[in-house]
Amino acid sequence: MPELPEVETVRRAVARALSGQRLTRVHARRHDLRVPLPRDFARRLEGRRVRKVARRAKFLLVHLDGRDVLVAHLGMSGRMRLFRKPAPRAERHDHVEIEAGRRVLRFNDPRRFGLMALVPKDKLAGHKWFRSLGPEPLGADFTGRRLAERLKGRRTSLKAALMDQRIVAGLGNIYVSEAMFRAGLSPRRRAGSVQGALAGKLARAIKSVLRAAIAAGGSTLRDHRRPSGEIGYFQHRFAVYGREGKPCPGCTCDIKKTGGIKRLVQGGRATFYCPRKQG
DNA sequence: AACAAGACCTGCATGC
DNA sequence: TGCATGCAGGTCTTGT
Repeated sequence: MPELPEVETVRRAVARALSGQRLTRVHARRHDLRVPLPRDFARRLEGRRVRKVARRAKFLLVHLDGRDVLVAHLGMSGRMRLFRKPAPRAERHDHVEIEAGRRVLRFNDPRRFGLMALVPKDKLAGHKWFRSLGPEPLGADFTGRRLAERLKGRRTSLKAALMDQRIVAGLGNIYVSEAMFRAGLSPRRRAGSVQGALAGKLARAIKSVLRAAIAAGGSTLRDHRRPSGEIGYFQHRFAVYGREGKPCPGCTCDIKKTGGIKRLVQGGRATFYCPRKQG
């Protein structure tokens, strides 16, 4: 489910609730997540104080005093929910519960593609999850030039390249389609051919769609909820994603003649695009 | 090295 | 209604 804007929405809520708090009680209801939780997971967290809550790509990083960083990934169906004590009864697929003062944070993940892990601070940068990640698209150093460098020589499709976390970190199926639409680039185009001004246009499109989505609280299709339980609203602003056969925004052509937005499958994943605007 | 395809796990929408 | 099927926003591994 969650791509960069959804994880960022979660990060902000968790940061507000937990920054400066001490973790008073940690309970793992099941240990067999995608990456099995260590036996001493709870013990290593209890008593630690939260320094800051950060994000890298789609990973949430809870920096603590002491040795470890709590790393979380929401996979496809993961959710973080925040409650005030007394928290309601735990639900099915609530795998981990963390109490901090009068707050309770619960990690719920039906499909168990998500993970929680403890990584020692000094091992974080070199860890396999982080060492080969591409640039943060909302960072100041993510420019057209930087993107062009990373796409150069790639013979795969632009769609597949933008899904690759080593090229740009944090995009997923939804925002890749939306960004290519904003940039007017075909998903089938050879990735390495996007250079110069086109790469600049694409970098700006990626930034603009991510910023707009974060401002809307992310997109709620099935799974994503903000930790407060509120939904996100960006799904109402999709130009192409999930809109096969519908007109794209600002389109003046006759939908009966053009067929509207097209869906195609690339690498087993659906891609949505407007053939007229994304030649 | 780059790339494609399959695996992982569960829930839900769809169609019969 | 019940059942089978296919599909879902991500990442990792394997094989070419």
